[in-house]
Amino acid sequence: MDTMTKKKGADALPLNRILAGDCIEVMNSLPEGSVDLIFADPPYNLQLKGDLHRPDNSKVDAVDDAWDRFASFETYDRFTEAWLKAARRLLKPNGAIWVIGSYHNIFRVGAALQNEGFWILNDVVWRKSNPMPNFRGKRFTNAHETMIWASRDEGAKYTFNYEALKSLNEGIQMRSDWVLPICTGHERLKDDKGDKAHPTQKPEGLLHRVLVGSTNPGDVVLDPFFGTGTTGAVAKMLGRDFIGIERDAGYRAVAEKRLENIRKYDREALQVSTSKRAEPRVPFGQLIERGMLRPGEELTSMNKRYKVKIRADGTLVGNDVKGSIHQVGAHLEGAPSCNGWTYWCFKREGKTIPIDVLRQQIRAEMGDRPN
Amino acid sequence: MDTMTKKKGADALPLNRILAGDCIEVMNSLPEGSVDLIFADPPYNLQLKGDLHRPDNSKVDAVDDAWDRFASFETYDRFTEAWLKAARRLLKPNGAIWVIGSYHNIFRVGAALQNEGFWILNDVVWRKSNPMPNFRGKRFTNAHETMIWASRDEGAKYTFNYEALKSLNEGIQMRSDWVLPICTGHERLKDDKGDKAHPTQKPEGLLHRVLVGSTNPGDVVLDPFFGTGTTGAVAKMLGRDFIGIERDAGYRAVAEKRLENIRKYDREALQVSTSKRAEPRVPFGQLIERGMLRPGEELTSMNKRYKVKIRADGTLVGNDVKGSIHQVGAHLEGAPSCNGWTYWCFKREGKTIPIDVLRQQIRAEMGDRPN
DNA sequence: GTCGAAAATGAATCGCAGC
DNA sequence: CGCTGCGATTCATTTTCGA
Repeated sequence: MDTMTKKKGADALPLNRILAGDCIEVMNSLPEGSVDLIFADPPYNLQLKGDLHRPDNSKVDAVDDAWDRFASFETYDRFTEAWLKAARRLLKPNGAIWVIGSYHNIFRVGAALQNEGFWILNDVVWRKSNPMPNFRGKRFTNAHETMIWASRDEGAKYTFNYEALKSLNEGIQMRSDWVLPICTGHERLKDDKGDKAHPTQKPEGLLHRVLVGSTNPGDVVLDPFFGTGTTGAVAKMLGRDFIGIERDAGYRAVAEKRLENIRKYDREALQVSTSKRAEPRVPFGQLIERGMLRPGEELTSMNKRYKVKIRADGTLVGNDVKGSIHQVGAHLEGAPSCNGWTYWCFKREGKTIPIDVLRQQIRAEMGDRPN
Repeated sequence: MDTMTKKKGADALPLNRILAGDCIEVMNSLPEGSVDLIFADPPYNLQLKGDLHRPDNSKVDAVDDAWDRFASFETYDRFTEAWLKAARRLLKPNGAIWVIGSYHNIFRVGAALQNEGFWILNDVVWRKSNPMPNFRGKRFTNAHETMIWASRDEGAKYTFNYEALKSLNEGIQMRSDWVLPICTGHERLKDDKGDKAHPTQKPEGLLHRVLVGSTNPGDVVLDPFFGTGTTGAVAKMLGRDFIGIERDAGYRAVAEKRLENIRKYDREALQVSTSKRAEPRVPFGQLIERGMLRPGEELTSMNKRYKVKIRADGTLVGNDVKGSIHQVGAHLEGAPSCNGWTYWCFKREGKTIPIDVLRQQIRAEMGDRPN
């Protein structure tokens, strides 16, 4: 994966590079609808009264506290709206975004996401296994951060690698609370003086789960607050293209150096478990055409309550019903729907076997078993 | 603790009673600055569309009550602002509030809290030990809800019983993520027909921790969305006074009956909440996310007969098999099952080490167990 | 009555290709 | 765009049912 662009000329998309500058300006200079996923770790410098520009030069006193508070939130909300608008413009129609934050800013970010038209899919809690304790004993140990996962629009066909995430979790579907350690040890980048290079460097494990779960190899991942480049590093390892935006030259330098040393995992390692949905559709009629089942042969329901006969056109008949394997199953069970493949069984040498076994045989013969 | 009032005459504060009516109107009729703590479980504005069926075709009993439906985000925001204003007026200067919600509403509620002048102290995550799964495999299991804890003002001397919470947590500082089961079994209130009396009854364990941590005996606790009265029940057990507001006569009736049977400080009932702790499950995928093992790296079987490769989703591949560490081990050995943790080894500096060593490292780091 | 199997259930924004 | 119909999808617990 080298530095490159997708498309040439004015609409060129700079890939696997760190772009310098203010993220809103840079995002607005990139072609719209070109990014699959955005991961954003925005700053949350709320309540920094010195940063605020008051419209008049009025004196700050106790009476103005409410105004200051309001002005501070107001400023932050305008900033949030601006970068979210720019981010949304860059997303493909089926693109999605992740934003991470703490209670200082995440509620404002979440509300802004909804106001801008994003559709929240989950909020995910990063539960830190080794958080900093609360030394003063005046509050709960701040042991988590919150991430919001949202699609560009309601109804978008967002990417969700359900089976891969289930595999990562040893066969149980992934929950909205993730237990992962904070970034320490050799993973934590240091500057020349041996101090941490960035105050809020995110662990690669967090990005690994985000990118395995919500992107595919070859996707374009944008991080508008790139920092020291965790998003880029994990994207590179996983064979995704990245675009980083960072205005601080010091962070950019650290990130550049970091990315040089990252190697992509080999092709086989990047293969992940896929869902049945991705496998080719096999019409039931093919089992008859191929002679695996014969017209006139009997099928039995999984619960052994019903028997039906196969007709030459691949429909079933019996119990005063006719129709597809799914329609007849649903009707007999009084259910709104039914997966006929797992509902109906045939007999061979005294054994009762689900017809789905035959479908799997055909798919195996087709060769492109994705799993 | 009997039904009574604090102060006499016009400013009387009705204690340990359920007040009927709209919570905003009722709150505005009560004397200002008279309440120590507010616990609020407002409507979530779930915005559900069609029906949802489980894989076994049974229908999920969704929250489709009229009280949870709002015309728009704007309508919901106006409602939130109004009840928060009324709530804040009732609080004593050093009072505090808890609000619980999900991603549908919590970001709007959190932003509104900040806008109204509340000062957020923590967001606390209720991690459900037995949440409803995601039936369609399209998102993460919605396994948590979020609570926001805020003082009336910045700088308020709010109540926080640090040591009591530490004791509740077996001597370890209480974190911002709480693992508790959802409300089921005997605790779940039923109506005459045996159906759940309220669709969103909260577990007493949750309120127990909230009230032990942020109130003292004799404090006045207000719940403006009283429902079937979990807040009142736990307040009564713990020797706090409560004020409930509920507009639905059916819920009020259930709550009245429930509260009659509650006795203050039932030692036995409190001990039920201390549950046994199992060793936390560590999915194999975490070793990859944490960088302890790399996708593409080779594992060798304990008997050195087989070698396999690790994939990015934590599955193994090799010898024409794919699957979890347990599945692949069992298949290669022709055994019905296999403990992959002790079967597979990795190499470091020439040494062959069982992967279980890495799992033990993670468990040691977790220290404060997640369950 | 007892034990094991089967059913029930919980704050849920829960398809999608092909015509 | 909307409609039709295939067919993919669940975890922890409690409660009920049946032998």
